[in-house]
Amino acid sequence: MSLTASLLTAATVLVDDIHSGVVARGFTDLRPTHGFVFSRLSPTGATVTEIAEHLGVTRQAASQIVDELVAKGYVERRPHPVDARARLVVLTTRGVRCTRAAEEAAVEALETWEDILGEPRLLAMRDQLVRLAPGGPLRPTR
Amino acid sequence: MSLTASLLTAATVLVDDIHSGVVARGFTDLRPTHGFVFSRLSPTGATVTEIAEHLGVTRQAASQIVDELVAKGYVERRPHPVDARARLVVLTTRGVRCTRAAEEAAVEALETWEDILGEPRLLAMRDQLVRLAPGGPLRPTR
DNA sequence: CTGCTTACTCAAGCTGCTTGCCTATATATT
DNA sequence: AATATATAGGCAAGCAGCTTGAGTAAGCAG
Repeated sequence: MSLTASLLTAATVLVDDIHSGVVARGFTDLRPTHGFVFSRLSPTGATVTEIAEHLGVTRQAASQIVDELVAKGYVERRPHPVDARARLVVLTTRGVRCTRAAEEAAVEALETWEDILGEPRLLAMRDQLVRLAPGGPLRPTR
Repeated sequence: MSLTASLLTAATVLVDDIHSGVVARGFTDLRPTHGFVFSRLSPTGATVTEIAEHLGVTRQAASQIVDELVAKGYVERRPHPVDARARLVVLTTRGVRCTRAAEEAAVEALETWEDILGEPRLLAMRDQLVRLAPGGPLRPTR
């Protein structure tokens, strides 16, 4: 069993588990991608360009995703305080609630792993992964 | 920096690096997905249904991917030796060569990580990931 | 040999992204 | 100040890679 396969599978399982937890908490109209948007938005908001870079997609795609989240009531667009070209995307109350639910779901998902490995090894693994892959999802700046 | 983000980023980086290595070795008409097909095909071949399960997609999608690989000369369909309904997908010479290139690329990609973590820690991490995520890519059977 | 299941494929449709183009604002150059 | 260039964003069209739906051929259980 190769490292590559395990790594990819582990990442997929974790993302899916967290997503399931979010859905189970009542946010059924979201995809995992939306969670990565939320994490970039907390706590001060971000521009569409920043979201695009964070996700590793074009600005147009990020704009579409934001459209979708606006329509569903999770975020809203505000004029940017210092740059009139840009618009600041911020979480609504609903968006904040969903973010909290996602954090709970993440803790819950990781409990399973902690049971298997034990906390020290899990933390060590996290530290090693951080060293290997600095920068957040999805596309590292290289 | 969260475990989830690092894990996903690390997996993405590794897959991308291996893919780049494969492309650099002259196989420019392939996507990462094709690599996962090859790994399932080695060494004895597999049916479309088995490939579909391995990739976590429908049989129709797997069939399309196989079509593509046949057109590009990496695999071929043979009658299944024991089940006349099924067809065995096997690597061509070109497919075998590409698989070797992918293995080289994987080793090369992991060397970077070994330089960062050291071999013992990298091996330990692999073992822990295997414990967390048994079963190959992409969709674990749950 | 009848009924059900499994392996596979063809066709159509959809989702989430891309590329191409455009406007508005900011920033650098002269 | 005037002009040129770069940046933030959005509209529209296109497309890749998947899905669902429907159908054929072969195995299998009674």
